[in-house]
Amino acid sequence: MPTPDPALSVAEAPTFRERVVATVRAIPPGRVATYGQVALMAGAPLAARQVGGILSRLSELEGLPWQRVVNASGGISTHKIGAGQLQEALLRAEGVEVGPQGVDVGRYGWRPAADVAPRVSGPATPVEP
DNA sequence: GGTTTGACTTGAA
DNA sequence: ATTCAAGCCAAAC
Repeated sequence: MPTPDPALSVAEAPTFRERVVATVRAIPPGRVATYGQVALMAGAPLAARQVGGILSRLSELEGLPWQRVVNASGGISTHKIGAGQLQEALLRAEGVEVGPQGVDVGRYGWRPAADVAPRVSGPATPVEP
């Protein structure tokens, strides 16, 4: 079966760490996911912390859209380690508005289901300004 | 091996 | 609204 992504798929990844990476890679540009959401998709619903821990130590962040991961409130958790400015810049470069409180999760939050099966009637993903 | 840690989350004071 | 505490889980020491 066709694996659209060149990278390892979430299901294929044997370790939690790799599943996290695969999940983050699956976040579409211009959208953000929370640590808890990533943890859930990676198979460990309550390991939100570990997600951040893993990303912080990954050296191969190049090519990984780690910037699309924010905390449950939409805040930029990387300010804690000094990468906040960088993350905000990267997000803005994708068209995500970053305010003083972070990003609007309701607006930019990733909805995997919406990507796969957009509803027939009703507003499409209101991501554009 | 066990212990410590953390880019979190949630609920209560 | 803001601050405090406890819980949780995989990786690093």
